[in-house]
This record gives sequence, C-alpha cells and structure tokens, in this order.
Amino acid sequence: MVNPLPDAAKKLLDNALMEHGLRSTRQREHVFAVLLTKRDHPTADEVYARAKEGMDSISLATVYNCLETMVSCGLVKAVNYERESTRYCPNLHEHAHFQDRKTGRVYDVDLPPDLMAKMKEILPSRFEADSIELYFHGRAEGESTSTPTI
Amino acid sequence: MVNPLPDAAKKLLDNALMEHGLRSTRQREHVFAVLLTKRDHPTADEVYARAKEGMDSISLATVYNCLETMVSCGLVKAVNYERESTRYCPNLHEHAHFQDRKTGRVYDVDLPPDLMAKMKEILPSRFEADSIELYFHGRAEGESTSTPTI
DNA sequence: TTGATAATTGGAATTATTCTAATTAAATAA
DNA sequence: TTATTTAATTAGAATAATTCCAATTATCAA
Repeated sequence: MVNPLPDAAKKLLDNALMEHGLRSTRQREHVFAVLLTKRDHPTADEVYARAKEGMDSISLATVYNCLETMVSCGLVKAVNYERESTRYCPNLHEHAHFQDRKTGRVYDVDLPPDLMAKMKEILPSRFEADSIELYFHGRAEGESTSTPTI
Repeated sequence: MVNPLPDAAKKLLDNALMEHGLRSTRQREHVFAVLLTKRDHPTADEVYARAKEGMDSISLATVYNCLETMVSCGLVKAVNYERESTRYCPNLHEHAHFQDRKTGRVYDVDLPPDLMAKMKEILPSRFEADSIELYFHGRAEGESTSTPTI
C-alpha cells in the first residue's frame, strides 16, 4: 500500500524538479511516494512492483527514469550504483579507492589505521562488519607515477 | 607484456591457494602475473585481453574464475564488486550503509560530520571528491524498527 | 601410472539496465 | 480555450557484464 505524498514531501519534490527544469508528473509523484512509504532500500524492480499498486499502467522504464531523475535532483541516493565492470587490484594494504569521473580510472588511497577504527566505531552494536569499503568519486589531476609492490 | 611472477609472489599465491585447498595452475599464475605487471585496476575484460598475450588459449570464463578465486583467497580486492541491483533510498542526511550478507538487506548508518571531514582529509591534494561512499558488509542482529522522516 | 577430483573451456543463458521510436502529457503562446 | 512545443512515458528490443553448463583436460595423491 502506497501512502499519499505528505504536503512537505510534495513540495520538496516539486521544488527539486523545478530547480532542475524538470516537470512534475503523476508518475514521479507516485514513485517518490513509494520510496517514502517503506524505507527499506528497494531495487528498481521492487519499486516497480510497489508502484503498480495504485498505478497499474506505469512501466519499468518509467520507474528507472523516475529514480534516475530523483537521484540527479538529489532527492534520492542510489546505493550500490556502479553498473560498470568490477575492477581488480592486488594491493593488500588497507586502502580506499578514488575514481575519476571523467576517465573512469581508479586510484588507491592509503587508509590510516586510526581512521579505519573510527569508521568501525560508528556502527551500532548490532552490526558486525567484516568489510569496509570507502569509495570516493570526483576529479583527479595529473597522473599516478608510483609503482607499488605487493 | 606480462612480467614473470617474482618468486615472492609465486610463493604468496601458492600458499594462499594451498591454505584454501585449491590447486596451483598455469592459468592462476598467469592471471596473477597480469595483475602484478600493471597496477591499474583492470576490469575482467582487460585482464582477459592482457592474459591472452603469453597464453593464447585462456578463456574469459577462466579469467573470471581465477579472479574470483584470488578474491576469495584474499590475494586480490574486487572494487565496485556489487553485481546485485542498485538500491534506492530517500534519506537525505549524510549516512553510510550496512548490508547484511545473509539477507541482503541494507541499513542506513548515521555518519558524524567530523568523521566525514576526517575521511576527506586522507585524500592527496590532486583528488577533488564530490561524493564519498562508506559501505559496510557483515552480519546484522535483530530488526530495524525506526521509521525515519525525510 | 592410474584414478579421483578440480579446473578450464566455449558457448549459451541470465539479469539489470539502457536504448529506441512512437505515443501521450505538460507547459506555453496565441 | 486551443494550438504548439517540448518533455515524459511506454513497450519492447538491445546491451553488457557476469554466471552457468556440460564436456574436456589437468593436477594431485596413492
């Protein structure tokens, strides 16, 4: 069951769309309502299934479009977004990654142990982490020259 | 051009495989050598292309198998690994994510602003980040009950 | 060497996502 | 309001990374 959009949410959506020169549509409202009704990080397919209740005619393509639109308006975050190929690295030290948006190139970034510890500390006790991934996106200047060893 | 595996690397590989009850094979050695020759986070396809030099008969499936094997032995890290669907969340606060390995469920984890700052500080100056993703994997006990607002 | 088991192989299958071209809806101008 | 322009939606085809499969080949232990 999809809750109707609260006024505040409706305003948030309309503003964000407007600011980006985009139109407010029935479908966009509905998809946003779906996301706010159950806060559980659904996949596009799950959003699609939920959205069909109350809007029988909506298509999967539209759900993808709406989600993408909301992400680009900053209304929604995409988790586990990377659709590019997995990349592999034999660097066994603790490290983070930085990906250049333009080139797609990925760089290793050293991760100080104390930061590692700090990151673990933010987890509520019911969560037991066995891996931590820290991933940056942005612009890189120049070129890497180092050739790390194992 | 693929450098021959240095002795230390060969030992590292053989030990890791042995410890996991796996066999040392020509292909595994070669793929590992490919990864060590050029440290640039190649995709499986790129590894495949490079691996064919010096081992004409290797198949893409084998490259995938070798990479997966090395990841599971802890010899190689997979970056941008998630092959599951993208997930969406309308939580606009700064937050990290925790995914339960068993259920696949994803939970929001609050991210203190000072930690955010600390994470940005580890970046060398030539990197300009516009997004930071912090992603935990592990075991979650119990169930989330909170219903966050926008 | 032989037998048992694991790894490799090529190709088919899968799956999430994107693309495409036609239709429909929203915003703007008359 | 109506006409016009432009953007959004739609169904289905296409794509791309990865996994699966069944047959062959290689490795290991006895």
